[in-house]
Amino acid sequence: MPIDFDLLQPSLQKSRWFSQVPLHLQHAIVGSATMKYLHLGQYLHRKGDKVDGLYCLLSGKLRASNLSLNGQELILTWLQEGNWFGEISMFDGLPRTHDAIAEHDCSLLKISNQQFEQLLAAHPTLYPFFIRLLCQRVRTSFKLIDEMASLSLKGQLCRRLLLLIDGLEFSYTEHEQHDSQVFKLAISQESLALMLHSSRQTVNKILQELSKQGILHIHYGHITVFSKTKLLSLSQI
Amino acid sequence: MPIDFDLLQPSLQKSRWFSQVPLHLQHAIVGSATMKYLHLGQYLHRKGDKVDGLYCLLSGKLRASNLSLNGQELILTWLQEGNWFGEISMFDGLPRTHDAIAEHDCSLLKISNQQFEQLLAAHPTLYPFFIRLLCQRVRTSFKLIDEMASLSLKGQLCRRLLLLIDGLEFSYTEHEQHDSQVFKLAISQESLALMLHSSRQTVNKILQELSKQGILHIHYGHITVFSKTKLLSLSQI
DNA sequence: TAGCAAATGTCTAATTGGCGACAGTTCAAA
DNA sequence: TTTGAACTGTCGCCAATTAGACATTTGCTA
Repeated sequence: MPIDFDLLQPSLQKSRWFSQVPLHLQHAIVGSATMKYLHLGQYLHRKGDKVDGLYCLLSGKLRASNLSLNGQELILTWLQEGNWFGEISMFDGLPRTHDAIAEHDCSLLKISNQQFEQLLAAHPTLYPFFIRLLCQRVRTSFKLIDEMASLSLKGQLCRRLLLLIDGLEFSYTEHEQHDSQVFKLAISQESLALMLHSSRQTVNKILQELSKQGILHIHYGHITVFSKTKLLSLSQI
Repeated sequence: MPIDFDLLQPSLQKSRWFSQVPLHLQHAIVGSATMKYLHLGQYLHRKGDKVDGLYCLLSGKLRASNLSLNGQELILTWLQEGNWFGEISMFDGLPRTHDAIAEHDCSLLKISNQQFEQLLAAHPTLYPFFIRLLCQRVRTSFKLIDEMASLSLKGQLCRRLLLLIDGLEFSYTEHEQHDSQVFKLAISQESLALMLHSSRQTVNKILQELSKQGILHIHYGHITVFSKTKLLSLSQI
C-alpha cells in the first residue's frame, strides 16, 4: 500500500508551504508517510499528549482547540485540506499544545517520529523549509496577539472571517481583490464565539449589522460572505 | 577588538536556550558576532524594518512593542540580559515583527546576515538549536493567546508579573518553589497596563487588592513581589 | 410528515472595564 | 530647597459585554 504521490497532488499543493518545497524533497516527505483516517468526533490527539507524528490533512476538517480552566473550549483555528501541523512537538519533543478533533471524517498523511528523524538525516536540506514553517507559525501568532489586543470585537470578527476564507496555512494574504466571488463558511455562531472568546449573543448582534450592510448573509449553520474587501476595511477597527 | 567570550559568560549563560548549545558551537556563535551599543530611547529596529541581524542583549533592557492602528503602544514583552532575538526575520527574510526600543543604555552582540549564513553553513549542527529557539517562541505565543482569552484581567496581571520575574527567554517555568525570595520589578503601572491592553486605573485597583493580600508591595516606579506561589495560584482565575 | 435537536433571534439585568478628572506622592535636577 | 515631571490613588459615569431566559426557525431522520 504505497502512497500515490500524484493522486495527492491537489490536496498537497493547497499548502503554500509545501508547494515551495523542491519536488524531490516533496517526494521524500510523502515517501516517509503513512495514511491515517479519523471519524467525525474522533481526537487525533489531545493537549499534553506525547508527540507521535507530523501530519498533513488531506481531506476533512480538524478543529484545534483547548479547554480553559473553567472547562470552556477555546478554538484556536481549523485545520483544512493541505495543512501541515504538529511540527512543534516533533522538534522539541514536548507535549502537544492543543487538542485536535475531527469535525468531519478525515484522511491524513502521518510521518512518525522515527520516520521524521530518518527523513531529516537523509535530507538535511529540509531544515530550512521546516524552519520556514515555524516562522510562519510565529508570525501568525504574533499577528493574532496584536489583533486580539488592539481590535474591537467587531474588528476581530471580521478578521477571523477573512482568516476562515483564506483558510489554509494559518496564513492570510492581503492581496487586494474584487468581490466577484462568494464564500461559504460552514460555521455556527456559537463556534465563532468560542473562537473570539466572546458570547454567541454578541456575535449574533455583530453579524446582523454586517448582514444589514450587505457584506454577508446569515444562514442556518453557515455564513456566505459577499465582500472580502469590506471585511478587510472593517478588520481595522 | 575581538570579543572576549569568557567575559560575557555571565550574561550569555542567563539564556536557557544558549546554555544548552554545546560549548564549541557557543564559541562559533559568539565568534561571528560584533558588539553594538544603544543609548536609552534609541530604536534597535522598528516593525517593518528589513532584517539586519540576530542579536543577544548583554546588558540593559529593550522593550518589544508595536503601535496599534489608533496609535497606542502595545508592549509584547521586555528583552532582558541574555535574551536572543531577531531570529525570525533572519530565517524567513521578512520584515521585523516589532519595534525594539532601549529602555536603558544597552550593549548587544550582533550577528549580521552574512555572518549568520556563514555560521550556519560552517556549522549545520546549529539548525536543531535554532529550531528549538523558534519552538519556544511558538509555545510561548500559544500560551499567551490562550491566557489572553481565558483569564480574567486579574489572572492575566498575575501571569504577567510571573513572566516578568522569570524574565528571560520568553519562557516561564512552572517549578514549584518556596517564597523565600523577594523580586523587584522595575515597571510602572502605566506600562503594565499597556502590556495587558488595559487601563492604568484598573491595573492600580488590582495591584491594591494584591497588596492587601500581602502578595506584593507597590512602590514609586516598581513593585516588589513576595509570593510567587500565590501569584501562580491567582493566575488561574 | 412529525418530531427533535441544533441553531438563531431577542429581550433583560448585572458586571466589567475604560476613561476623564483631580488630588496626592515621589524623585531628581536646578 | 524648590520646582516640575512622572507616578500613584481614587471617584464616578458610561459603554460594551456577559449570561440567563425563552421564542422561533431550520433541517435531518425515523
